[in-house]
Amino acid sequence: MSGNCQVSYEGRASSTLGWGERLLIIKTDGSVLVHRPEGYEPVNWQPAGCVFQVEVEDEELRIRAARLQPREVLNIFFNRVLHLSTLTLTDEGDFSLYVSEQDMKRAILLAPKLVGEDFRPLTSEKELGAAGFVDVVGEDSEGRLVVVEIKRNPAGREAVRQLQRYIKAVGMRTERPLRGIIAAPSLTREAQALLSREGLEFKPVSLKRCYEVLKFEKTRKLSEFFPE
Amino acid sequence: MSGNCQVSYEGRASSTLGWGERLLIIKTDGSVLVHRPEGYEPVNWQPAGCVFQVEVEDEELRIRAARLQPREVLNIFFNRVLHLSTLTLTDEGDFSLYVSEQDMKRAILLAPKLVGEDFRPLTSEKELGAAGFVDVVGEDSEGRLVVVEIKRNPAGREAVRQLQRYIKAVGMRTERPLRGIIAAPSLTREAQALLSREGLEFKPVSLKRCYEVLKFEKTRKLSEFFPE
DNA sequence: ACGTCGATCTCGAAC
DNA sequence: GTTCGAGGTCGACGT
Repeated sequence: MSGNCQVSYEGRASSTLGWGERLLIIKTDGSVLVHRPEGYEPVNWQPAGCVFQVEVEDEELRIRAARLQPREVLNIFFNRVLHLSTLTLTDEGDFSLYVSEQDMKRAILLAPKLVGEDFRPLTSEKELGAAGFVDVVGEDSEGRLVVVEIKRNPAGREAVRQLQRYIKAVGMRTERPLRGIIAAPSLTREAQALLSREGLEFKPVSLKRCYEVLKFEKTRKLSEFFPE
Repeated sequence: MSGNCQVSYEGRASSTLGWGERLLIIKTDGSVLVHRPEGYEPVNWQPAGCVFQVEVEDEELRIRAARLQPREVLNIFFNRVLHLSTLTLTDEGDFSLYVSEQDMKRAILLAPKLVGEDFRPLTSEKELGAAGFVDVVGEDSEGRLVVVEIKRNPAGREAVRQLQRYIKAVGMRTERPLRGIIAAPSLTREAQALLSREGLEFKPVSLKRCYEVLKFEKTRKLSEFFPE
């Protein structure tokens, strides 16, 4: 539905939007999107689960979309409707995204040599309480603990700081010598500087490589289900 | 535009989406949204600035939206079109969001007593280089430096850790006694524990209060322009 | 329910 | 140009 409208929001914050022509989308799950003629993001919205109220008053169409938890209300007033259509869409298509950060971790656990020839993973995820969650902890051939921070995108300073914190937190709990490795497709210049200053390491891990490892694992799994 | 389609994306990641009925939105700035019948977020999209290519092949309509920097491509194949409409929307309406974190800072600078009766702001923003940016630094009636970390939402542990870092960084540069205050609508349980353990403080600052301060300031400003 | 973290995050500002 | 932090972030997962 599109037309000339005015929007106000009250909830986690408050906002107002003056008169103008926009596209309004209301989905069957009770989510709402108000799109201006430009930009990827909706100017106003409401997540799924809204309760609606529609009424006409003073030659204006008012649509109210309210949500509890958190309590927030979106009000849309139309004084002219350019276009209206309702569709019932049936969509059973599968969506799949390849090589997320999660996938990288799985790939590294499946093929630890992605991180280093002598790397042996010990635990993965949620090991530390206070400082956060380490992606992977392992050890090398010299018995040193290896803390691995995985990034899907070129790792920046923030990744190094994260690794620092993890190293520090792990250091509190062990006497073993420590190594910190960032596993990512690449490293930004600044992160490189920080990294070497801190005595940490970088191991380039390409998405393609991960994809191949996972694909291989998938076919292996399948072949277990359908043995020759 | 809506219809039965199939989508594939290749770029920062890769994804495929099987056949199904969706809503496709193409905006004048070259942004693309593919919406499934449910959910707030588009299942596939492309930010503004795409180059398009449309062609019909084997009874299918193919829309290609490509973007450089980063290099990524979205391909949409329609085998049935349910609905198509093009609109030229003119939208000059002003959008304003009240009480952002920025607004909270402005409100606190305008009404320092929001942080404490004896709080006097000295500087705001970008004071520290290494550890980041402190929201506000001030002093109290006893001459202690007060570092204020502002959060718009209930402050969690991360806010406390941030404040810790700032305190530490400020401590390196001065001999004056220090106080650290988190100014936010509320504080999570865990953050509370961390906070008291670290000897830091919490000052509840409601969005509504900030809103009122800013509104007051606005009317004051206006009255200066239009004096009696 | 709350807290934490990733995201094809997007977006804007600062450097 | 890149980097960095905020977002009514959203959504997922774990507690």
